[in-house]
Amino acid sequence: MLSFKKKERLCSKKVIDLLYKSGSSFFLYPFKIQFIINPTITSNSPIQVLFIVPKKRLKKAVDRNLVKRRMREVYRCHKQTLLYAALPDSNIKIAISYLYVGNGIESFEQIENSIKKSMSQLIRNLSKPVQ
RNA sequence: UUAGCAAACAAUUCUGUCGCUCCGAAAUGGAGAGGAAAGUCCGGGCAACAUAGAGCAUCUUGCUUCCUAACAGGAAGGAUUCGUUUCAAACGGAGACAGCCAGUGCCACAGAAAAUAAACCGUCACGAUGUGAAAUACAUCGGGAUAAGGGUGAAAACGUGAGGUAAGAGCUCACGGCAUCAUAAGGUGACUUAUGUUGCGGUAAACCUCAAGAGUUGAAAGACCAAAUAAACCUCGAUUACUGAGUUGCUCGCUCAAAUUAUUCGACAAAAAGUCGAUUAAUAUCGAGGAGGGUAGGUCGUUUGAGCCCGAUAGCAAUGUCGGUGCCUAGAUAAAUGACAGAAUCCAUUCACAUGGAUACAGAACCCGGCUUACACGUUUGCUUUUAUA
RNA sequence: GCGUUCGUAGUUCAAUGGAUAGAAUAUCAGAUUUCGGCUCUGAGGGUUGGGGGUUCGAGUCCCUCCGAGCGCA
Repeated sequence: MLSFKKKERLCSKKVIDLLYKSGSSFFLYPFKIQFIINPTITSNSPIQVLFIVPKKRLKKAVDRNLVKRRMREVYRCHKQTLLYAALPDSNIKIAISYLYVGNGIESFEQIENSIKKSMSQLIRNLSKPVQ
């Protein structure tokens, strides 16, 4: 299951507003990760993800596209083993946003390491409030 | 041969694995960023609204002819101007290149004067007074004439010579410069040449005049479907007469009663708030507009088009016309092109093996035609330049 | 996607096409004070966002590029 279809991406404006209004977050360079557990999300996928690269950090559209594509590619390759297999409850619905806060273009390896770490930290944060 | 500048071309290719978006019933199927996709500086298509016609205002354009759907774009040409060679002319480049003989305004400082010319110095004769033997001499004063000369300035009343005059002056004449107008010849035309006439500061990227053009708003336009809210509020118009009960087979009509809101009056109360009673008015439906609230989904518009390729043909060219069993070549909607591996080609380092990299500028958002700006390596052309040789 | 406004000293703002771009405040130096503040005197600080054009002359007029803001769902 290495696919990454539309239903796994976060598109609804209402959910995005809710996420930034009442979601919890943590930093892990070069990302700020914001997430919320909300059972009202109507989607088949347990997790919906949003990738953001702000225009303030990277002025050129080409650079923003490159960073977004690297983030998507890393997420696609590692989500199955690190996220989906480690979920505490099968019926849980989670919305996540990855906000890029680095200056300049980070290498593929740097992004790969950071996203891997962030996934395991996310799972730890999820299991705490459930208990 | 070294380096730089400008212009043009070009903008790596192929295969596999795992993914993404679209097409497709599905497949081991097919398609998938640019020369500028950028800036949004112009022009058009398309859509909605407005619109009898004309004028004013505002904005834009401004040598000519042609091309084009259209343009502030392009092609060819004209005059002007700059550079080079050369002084006949040739080659290359540049520009918003209509009109200050319609009117108004402005021209700092300096300078006598910056625009109906003007009299500060100077020049000139005349008059008066004085000096003097006297004079056509000298000095002072007066009201005049004059535009030749005057360390200015970006710019000084067209330039040179002669005549003329008291001194002078385009005042007159000759030659020359520029411009308006008229006529003739050539050219589709801008314009050129010749003759005559009139005239001689600059500035329109100052207001303005003339000619030509422009309705406004932009795909967040607009059309449809679904969902949601309110059967509510305010204003206007039309139709009508209301909520409940009774009467009637039913409707209209008639009778009775209650509620809410507002107006006025009275009672209770120190006052206010409030309570009670009486009186008058309103309460509905449809349509239009306003303000506010709700929704935050989908389909179309939307990618077959002023389209691309090849050939013929008209034209100096921009470009047009005709033909083809020719081709279909991104279409997302918080937004798709990525990662890995291999090969060819190119670049950097190195004697080589080999290692590293494929990069510059930069990412479609309704679609086209231009313009402008950015751009690594490489190739070609032109100009400047370094070194070497002759 | 479309429209629109702006860019001047470190900061906030002026300047009709005309001499070396001005004011307040901030900075620095001096005076005053035992010291500091307040006050007084003086000084420095400008690619008028970049480039080109029109003009005798441009912060101002025109073109182009860069940057910033605002509005339209």
